[in-house]
Amino acid sequence: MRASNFLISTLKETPSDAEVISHQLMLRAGMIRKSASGLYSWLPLGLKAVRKVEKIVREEMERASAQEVLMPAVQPAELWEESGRWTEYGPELLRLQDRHGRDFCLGPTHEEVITDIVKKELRSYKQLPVNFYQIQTKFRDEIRPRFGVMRSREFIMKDAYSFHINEESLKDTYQGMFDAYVRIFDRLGLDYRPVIADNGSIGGSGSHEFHVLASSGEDDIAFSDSSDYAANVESAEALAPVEPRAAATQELSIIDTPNAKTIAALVEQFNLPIEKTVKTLIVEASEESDSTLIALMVRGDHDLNEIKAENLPQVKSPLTFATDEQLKDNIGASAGSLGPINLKMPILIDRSVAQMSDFSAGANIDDKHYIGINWERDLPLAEIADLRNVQEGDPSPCGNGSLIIKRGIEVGHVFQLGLKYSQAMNASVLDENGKAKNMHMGCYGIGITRVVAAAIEQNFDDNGIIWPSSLAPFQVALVPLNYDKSEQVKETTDKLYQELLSAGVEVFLDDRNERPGVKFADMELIGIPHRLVISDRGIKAETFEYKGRTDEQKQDIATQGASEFLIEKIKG
RNA sequence: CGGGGCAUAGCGCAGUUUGGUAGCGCAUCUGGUUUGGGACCAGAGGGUCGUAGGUUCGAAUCCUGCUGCCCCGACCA
Repeated sequence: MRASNFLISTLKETPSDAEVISHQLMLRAGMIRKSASGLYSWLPLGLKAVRKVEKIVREEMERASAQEVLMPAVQPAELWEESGRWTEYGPELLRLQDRHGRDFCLGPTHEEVITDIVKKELRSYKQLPVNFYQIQTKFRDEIRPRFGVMRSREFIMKDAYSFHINEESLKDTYQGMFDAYVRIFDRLGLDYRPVIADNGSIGGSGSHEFHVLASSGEDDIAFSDSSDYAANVESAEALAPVEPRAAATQELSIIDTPNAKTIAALVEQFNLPIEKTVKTLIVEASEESDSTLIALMVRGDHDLNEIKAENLPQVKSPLTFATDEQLKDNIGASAGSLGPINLKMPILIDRSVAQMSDFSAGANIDDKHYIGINWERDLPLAEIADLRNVQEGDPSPCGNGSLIIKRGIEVGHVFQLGLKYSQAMNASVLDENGKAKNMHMGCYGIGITRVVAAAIEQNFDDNGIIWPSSLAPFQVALVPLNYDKSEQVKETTDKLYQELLSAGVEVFLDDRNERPGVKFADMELIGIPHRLVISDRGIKAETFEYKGRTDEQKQDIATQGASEFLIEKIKG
């Protein structure tokens, strides 16, 4: 490709609304342009990177025996009503009507459509297992799009759905897809980790996320410092402290705490160790509970894990905190003075709370707290559950070492869905006994456009993007100096360009009539891995100047055999 | 959804406090000089100052409504 036929639309200055480095560089390099909040156009350069990701993903999907399909982006409401998600999904689902007033949505995901197809097309267990994938535009009306294409509303995703006669077959394909994902992210050259993820209300053991490690990531990942255990903090188990509960040493007493509405204030004003305080959070109970509200208690220095909480059968999902009116009506005290003593509702306590002694908590009377509370002496021990987020330094749930927390960008997710959709939509095949059986399902996603951003987030320097070879829009930049004045530079460059093209090298010829500095800066910003400078001076000495994008030093190479040299470099 | 901020040329910004008819840098176009790290000189084009209304002799500037964008929060007991 010649620069004269290709849109190079680089910016010297960083647009002020771009916050993370990948967004800034994608704008500056002319990869993307914004149309509206969370909606981006991909310019030629950016699209090339997208296509690179897609190609690798396609190859590995085919290798894993998945078949490519293409489903509509606009989906009928009936399918979503059938699965129950028309009402469940919430405002992220962009709904629209056609001219007849019929309801549709822009697909945020395609379980409904694929399940509908499969239930209509497949009859027999002999046709299973099957695995279909597509690479397609999704739309999610995100509450807050940000970070450019990292969290946009419209994005390109590879999604795959597998169907099975039993759980064993599902697990088999799940492992196959897991392995395919490992291959994909290896080939993309990213620093990533598969991590154990929340499987929501579906249960089972089957869900992993693939995270690219980057400080700008929106997820916290917990790693063991001495094994390969890694889990999303949302789903990392918080173990009970090893030390048994200490014996009570203090009397239970009630104190006035008029200005202590928060744990921090309580700790500060009364000089209490924060590990001796508990937070009491009142949430709505599930329908199977006798009570309308339920109390959740975690240690003062711990954070409630909402996912763990709402996965508990006693707790309403989605997690809904009690309003101030509900607190007043049911307890008679407001948030800031709540605690377990004399609380007329079910209580769930975190494992670490169960181990506490001589602790303090609100008295359920405004502006009063109890101190010196002890389980079994002052009140019966409440029901124990894992309710909190793990913290750095906690023992690893795998039993080896302690946890380190790092940030990650979720670029892939593999998930054993089980029977959720096949039951709701009655997708079945006949088994070997001629009986209808709902199919087990798995789903597997990769955020294609997010991968592009994540790759940049992990590979850049002061001069711009440093593409991993697998994603680079071009492998080689030819930078001739004085291309339109010097006949010998032009001839030499054109000849080399043709040679590389015939060898199948993705080569970019910067034939613009720009000064050298401009070309160098642009090629570096765009992140082309290999650069060759062709100049009169070099030709006279029978050399070209080569520099790899991350090389410290330039080097002169012989004009003879320059293409071979470059091809070797590209191979790495 | 709650809180905060912003909206002036393609991009980055000044001008708004104190009302007087719009400016700077980059980019673009023309001519010339330059050509190994984001050149220089001369000239040119480009703005209903987000939008609708109000106040005023006069509004980018003051007031009101609306829209868009950005940030923070949505963990509070």
